[in-house]
Formats: sequence, structure tokens, C-alpha cells
Amino acid sequence: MPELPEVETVKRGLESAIVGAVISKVTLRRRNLRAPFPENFEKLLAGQKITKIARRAKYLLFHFDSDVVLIAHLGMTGRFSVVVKGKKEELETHDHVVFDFSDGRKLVYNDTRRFGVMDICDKSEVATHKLLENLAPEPLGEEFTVNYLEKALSKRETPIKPTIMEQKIVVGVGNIYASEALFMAGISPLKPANTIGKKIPLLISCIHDVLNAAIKAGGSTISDFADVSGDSGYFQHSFHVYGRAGKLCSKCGNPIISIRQAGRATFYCEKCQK
DNA sequence: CTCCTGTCCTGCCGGC
DNA sequence: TGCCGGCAGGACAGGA
Repeated sequence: MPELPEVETVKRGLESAIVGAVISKVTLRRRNLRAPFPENFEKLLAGQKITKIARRAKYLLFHFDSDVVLIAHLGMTGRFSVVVKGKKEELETHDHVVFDFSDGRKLVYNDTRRFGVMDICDKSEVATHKLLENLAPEPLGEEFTVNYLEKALSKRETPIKPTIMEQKIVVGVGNIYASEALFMAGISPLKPANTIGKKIPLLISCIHDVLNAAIKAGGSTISDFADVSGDSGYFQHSFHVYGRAGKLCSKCGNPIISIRQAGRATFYCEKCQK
């Protein structure tokens, strides 16, 4: 379930832990996640030194000194753990990939539901990689402006909530933070996307606020950074509506309700969100 | 182009 | 007690 803040937290943790490390061996314990691993996955990465770790949307980008880039998505349940030398010698059921480092440490990728994906490409091909080329602007980046969002929503008559979860509109806003941002902005999740008009600047600032607060919370409350996954890494203590059906709205005291939109649960307050 | 549905996967939880 | 259905959900494929 990692959304952008959780992926950003993982990225920062990995950055401080394994940049500079050299991969001595790669072991795939199965040949696919959501998609097959590329041919020669192990050979392409063996012997490579990690030079940089970046993030685009919910993708982690591991850069290596040979100009090869590993693109990784955590899907729903993906989790990276850095294992210190001598610890946790036995692997667990859903440990699908093991990167051994020359210093004796290991990076283990565990993914129960296998919605994650990994691929490798050349540094020069990252921007045009199939997984990345059609992604919308980053929600915390400079391109995510009022003008941009007005234009992006102008022809969209579908409800705003599933629309802001689309990676072609803005990346990184998943089911949880979509509900939270709309609550903060006082916008009904049912409102057609092209009718939120004057509330666009407010929605943008609420998306900024909820993501920034979650990143901040991730950085300060998650001690085992790399184990961020699913519920453990979430900004859950601060949810106003997500998962709170039947509980009382923190603003007005009315019960929070749960509906389904595009096959996903949406939580909101009918009184505060119009 | 927009929009909608189905699909992938495992674990958990409620109902009977 | 065990089985079964439904749900969780990111993001793509494919069809209308």
C-alpha cells in the first residue's frame, strides 16, 4: 500500500544505507512479480556499485556506476530490508529477491502479493521507459500548478476522487491520501472533476500538506526505514477519514461514511465535503 | 480522447 | 471447526 510518502521514506532510508555499496551477487527466488524480471537480471547487476537512489512517482530508481538503472515499484506489499552481516540468514516465504553486497550485507525484497515490479534499463532510457513515460507531474514538484490542474481536469466528468488517483493527472496520490486531501479541502469525492473550479488551488495545497506531513511523520516515526510497507509505514495516526467509517468527523461530529468508487473504498463527511 | 471493467496476488475477516 | 466470499489495492490492458 505504499503511496508517495512511504516510497519517499524508503528512498531516503536506502540512500543513507546503501549508496556506495557494491552488489556481489543477485538471487531471484522466482522469475516474476507482477511482470517477469528481465532476462539477465542477475548478470546485469552483479558487480555494480550503487551511485544514486531516486524516486519518480511511486517508482524507486537505483542508479549504478555502469549507467544501468534498476526501476522498482513496491506495488501493494513490497518491502526492502537491509540485512546486516550475520543476521537473518534464513529467508522468509515471500523474500523474492536478494542482493548480496561485497561488504557482507544484503538487501532483501519481500512482496507478499507480488504487485510489485522490477525492470532494468540504461540511464538514457529512463525517461522514455514504458513504465515512466506517461506519468503526470510530481505532486510536490514545480509543474503541479493551478494552471496545469485546471487544464488536466477540464474535460474530466468523472468524480474527482478516482480522477486525482490517476497517474496521468498527478502521480503518487493513492486511495488513502486522495480521501484525506479531499476531506481537508472540503470537496466531495463525488463532485465531477471538471466542476471543482475555484477550489483547485485549495486542493493543490491540501495535497501538498497531507503528503508533506506524511513524509515528515515517516521520517521521524519509522525507525526501521526500509521495512516501510503496508500499514506499518503509514501516516495512520493522522487519518481524518480513511478507514473511519461510522466514526465521527473531527470537524462537525457527523459520522464519516464509506462508499465505493471505481472499485475502491472512499471515506468522507457528507456535511463538510460539498 | 474519456471512461469503465477485469486482472494480477495473498492474507485476513466475517458469516454460516 | 472449516470453508467460502469479499475485500484490500496500484496500475495496466483492453474494449466501448
